[in-house]
Amino acid sequence: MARRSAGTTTPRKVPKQARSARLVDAILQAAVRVLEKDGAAAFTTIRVAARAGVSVGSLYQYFPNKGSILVRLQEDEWISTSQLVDGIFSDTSVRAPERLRKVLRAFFQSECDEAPLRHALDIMAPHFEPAPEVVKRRDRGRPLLVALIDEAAPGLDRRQLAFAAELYVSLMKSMGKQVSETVRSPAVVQSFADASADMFLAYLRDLPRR
Amino acid sequence: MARRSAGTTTPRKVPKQARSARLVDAILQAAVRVLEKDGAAAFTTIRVAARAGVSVGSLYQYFPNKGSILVRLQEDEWISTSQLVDGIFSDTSVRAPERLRKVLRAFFQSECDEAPLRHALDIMAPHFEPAPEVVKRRDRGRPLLVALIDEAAPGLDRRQLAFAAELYVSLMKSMGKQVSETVRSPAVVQSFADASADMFLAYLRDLPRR
DNA sequence: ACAAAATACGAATATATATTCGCGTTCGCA
DNA sequence: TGCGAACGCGAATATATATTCGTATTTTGT
Repeated sequence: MARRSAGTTTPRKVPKQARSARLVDAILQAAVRVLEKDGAAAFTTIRVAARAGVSVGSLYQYFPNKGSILVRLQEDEWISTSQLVDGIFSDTSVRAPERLRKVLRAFFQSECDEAPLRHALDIMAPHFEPAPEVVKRRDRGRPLLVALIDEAAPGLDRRQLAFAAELYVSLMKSMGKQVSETVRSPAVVQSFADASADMFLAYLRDLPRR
Repeated sequence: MARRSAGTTTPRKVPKQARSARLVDAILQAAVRVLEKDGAAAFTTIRVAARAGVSVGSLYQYFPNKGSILVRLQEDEWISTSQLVDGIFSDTSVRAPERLRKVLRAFFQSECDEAPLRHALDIMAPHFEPAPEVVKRRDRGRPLLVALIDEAAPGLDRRQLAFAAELYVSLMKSMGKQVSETVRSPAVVQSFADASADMFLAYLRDLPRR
């Protein structure tokens, strides 16, 4: 398991020349390829270095340990995902219920598109901890989501809105993962996204108002 | 990773005397305790044997490899869970929609009650493969679920019923896991179970009939 | 009570893999 | 052109842990 020098995530050395910057890039790309094609079990520092065409020693010049590579990959995933979601949520030219639906569609689709990488990252999750900054980012969009739900289902009180937002996030994350695990055609993925949206919107509609 | 003698799940030797039967039992119980209290990373054969008060050698007398211990534990989990679910589904004294709701409540609750063990098993999942017999069992209850949905929401065609059943199972599994991962109070767990039931039932209600 | 079978033991073995370190090479710059 | 810093290398090291195997102990049937 090798938790010896774990904890640190910051590189022990920052690339200053062009070649080392390229090297870091090559390592990250190789790491993705290894996870996608060989799976989590084959994710060893030597293998990643070999795929990148560099030596292990060079890898350790810029990554303090194996986990820090995974942290970088997960950060990138989360950032691109939250940009995707925020982009749709912020598109005011679309009515609120449709935005909630579109996010589920896009999210499920993106989960499935990158299923091998994300699944491998999930398996490796116990071997590293996400950067605290990224965890914070996840809550950034919460007010926007609450406003969206309020617009889609007017008349709910604060408590109901908060719970509905939590429910939506849980539904998105959990069903997204579930769908991406069982390999499916894009059409089926869309069916599940639409069904999830239908369920959630119907739930909002039936919520009691006073 | 040590995949050498992997594959086999059946014990290399069957306990014939009382003491060895007790030993096997002690190992299984110790395995659960290790997973619950020390987590997946600490699940080593030596540690399990020590917790059971026996030696590694004895462990390997009845388990061909580490994974086979996990297989046994997961089998037990799945069996008890499917008994729980089938029990509620088969209770004809309760109306169909309520049965669908009760299963979600019971399932979420049981997921949370045994969260440490199940979570640890999930983490270890890449290190073993479930027994094929148990995988089959999971589809055993499907006709019952379809009949239940048909009763709860009359007038759906075969295609809609099949999809709704798949949706229900996905919702149960994925939301159950999601809820059990974020530690919560029993009250919040029930809220999510009820919300999930509300969503699903509202979805059934709004489904188009011809 | 005695032999054979079953069981228990745990130090030794085999292996995998994360990480280090000393040395040779290349780059940036005066 | 030359020098110091940055870079790159990969064999060697450290460690963890799954699994085996020869031996000691206990049980069972007679």
